[in-house]
Amino acid sequence: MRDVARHAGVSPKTVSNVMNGYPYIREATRTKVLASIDALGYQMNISARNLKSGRTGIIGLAIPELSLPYFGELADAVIEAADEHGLTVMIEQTGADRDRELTVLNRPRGHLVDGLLYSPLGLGQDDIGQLNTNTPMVLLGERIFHSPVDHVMIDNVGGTKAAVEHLLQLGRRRIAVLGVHPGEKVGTASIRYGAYASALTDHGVRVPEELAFPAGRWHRSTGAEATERLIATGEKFDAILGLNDTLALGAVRVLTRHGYRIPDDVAVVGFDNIDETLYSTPTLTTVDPGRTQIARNAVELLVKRMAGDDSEHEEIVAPYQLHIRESTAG
Amino acid sequence: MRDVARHAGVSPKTVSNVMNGYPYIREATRTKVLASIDALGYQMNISARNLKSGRTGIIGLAIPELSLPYFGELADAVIEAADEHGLTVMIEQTGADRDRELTVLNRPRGHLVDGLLYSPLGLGQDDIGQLNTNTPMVLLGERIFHSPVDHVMIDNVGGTKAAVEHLLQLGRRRIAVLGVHPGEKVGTASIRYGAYASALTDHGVRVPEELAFPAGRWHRSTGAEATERLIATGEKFDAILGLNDTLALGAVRVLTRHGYRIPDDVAVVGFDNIDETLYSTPTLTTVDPGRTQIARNAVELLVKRMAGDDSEHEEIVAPYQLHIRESTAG
DNA sequence: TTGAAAGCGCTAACAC
DNA sequence: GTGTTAGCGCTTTCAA
Repeated sequence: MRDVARHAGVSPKTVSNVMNGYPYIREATRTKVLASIDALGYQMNISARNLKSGRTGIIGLAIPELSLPYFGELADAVIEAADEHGLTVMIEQTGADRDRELTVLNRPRGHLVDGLLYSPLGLGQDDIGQLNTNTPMVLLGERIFHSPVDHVMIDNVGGTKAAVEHLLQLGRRRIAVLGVHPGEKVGTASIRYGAYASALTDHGVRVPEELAFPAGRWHRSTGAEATERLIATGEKFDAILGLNDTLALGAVRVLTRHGYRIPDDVAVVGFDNIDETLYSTPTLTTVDPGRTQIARNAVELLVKRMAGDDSEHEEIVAPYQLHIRESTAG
Repeated sequence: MRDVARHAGVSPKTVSNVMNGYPYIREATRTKVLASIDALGYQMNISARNLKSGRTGIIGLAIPELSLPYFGELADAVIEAADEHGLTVMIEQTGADRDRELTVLNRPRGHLVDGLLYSPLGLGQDDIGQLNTNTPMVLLGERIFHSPVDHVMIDNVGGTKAAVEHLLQLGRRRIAVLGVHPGEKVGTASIRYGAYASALTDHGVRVPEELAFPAGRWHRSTGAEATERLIATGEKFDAILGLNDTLALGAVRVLTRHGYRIPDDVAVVGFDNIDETLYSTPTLTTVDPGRTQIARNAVELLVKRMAGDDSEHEEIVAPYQLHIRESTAG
């Protein structure tokens, strides 16, 4: 910067002003400085500015796995939203394991990020104490009650209930569930399972515990395995609720291979509305959690917090939408 | 850091030494300092270190779109590989548009990244001049000949030829191609299309130009549209080569809807071996470009360059593998 | 093995 | 409108 200043015959401060779009500069000066910047190929050193300002313009996004389509699509949406605020996104993968989630959460970031968007899968009420409140943070997706941080939530309960009620309306009563996490009291798995159970109960249908199949990670492969186990039990079932789309798609694959007709023999529903569900065979009925909306809201909320707003924390629930497709509608 | 030093009764330099694992420190001193760090909840300010050292420990990864499964999976692999070297990854989305790719390439990064992994889709020979050589850079995926930077390449030619030869061995002669970029001389689309054409020619089969269908972005949706156009022409065809998996999966969807049997009427092949191809109906025959390998090699190469190695630039071609699945094998 | 002093490149505060 | 001064938190000499 000194070099640029010398080259343009001005002071470093003037160069700084030009770089930062400070308005009160004579046009001639600005032009001269810009020319020098160009001539010398000067690039501002962001670290230096960060050091001075204490802010980096980077926000963190902690998600389980980028290779899961839902999170890939979410990350895409977050990056776009952040971009509109001039922020850069740094992605951290947590691997969907509670211990690793906590590690990531508490990892010293060395003031590298100004704020954190955090999408926990297995964290819950008991872990609230861990939520380090010295960096601004917004929680994505998960509902943890009474926590001291902002949330932008998927409507897990509403969405799951809508999906289950859709199956009930089709006359299905033996609805299997894939992806439960037995013993887990909080987190997406238990919330969606709880909503499933209460939807059944509300409609006077017994909750068939023999039809709940665990899957730690919500991949196609684990959905496929769970479905194999389901079939192996010999239990009757006329529908499958995958707690997310990839589980459901794994199920579709196994059902097809075993000769089940979808939806005639078995109706299948997922959750997330990933792009793939529009092109699978059959196309998959699923709940759209409002990804783009969530990303937008979350970034805006975080920006507000980073700007120093310390009003009461907010909880925003994005509206869900049930998309009925071939896997339930023939 | 001053506070920690005072608290521990040592100098800042000693604290710095402890933080950086400098070996010649008396055990007692180290313990004392660590205790103080803990007591004060001290976090090193990375910006300050960066300013001094001129390095940030961050590498950039520029890819078209995170929501495309291939790039999600690639990014995942790169993050893991970078992690092993203690590096953090910053993802930039280019949107698979040549102009935006150039913009991203030349965007001033303000010394924020120590190096860049760059996965261009539409860039080619003519753009080599643009390759800013002042940050270490490794190109991913694409082959640009005679460029002055390192490459870790997909074996586009070998992989595509293997796929086409597989179709020829099945007796297919009317092989449609989805995803070509007419007029583009370089980039993945033209390389794969070229390999397809030469595989046909090698086997004495005429290249059916009436069966090449463009698709700018390689999504399921564009693959589906291209297939609709293909069917609408009334041309006969007995196989489809999607220039990537998502295109092929879009095609599968449309073929199925139109009552074509796969592979009996039409065999389908993709490229990338994304997870989804193992679970689609039918499962998709595809070329595995060696994603993990590519990520590993690329990060290692970049680390070497960042360490100042300025030997002749390298070109590494990752070995491909053809996975034959239901979409061609019944 | 540890400490003191200087400076990385920038900006905030204030002077001109 | 523009220049001067000081200091952000760390590491790099060099000295003790």
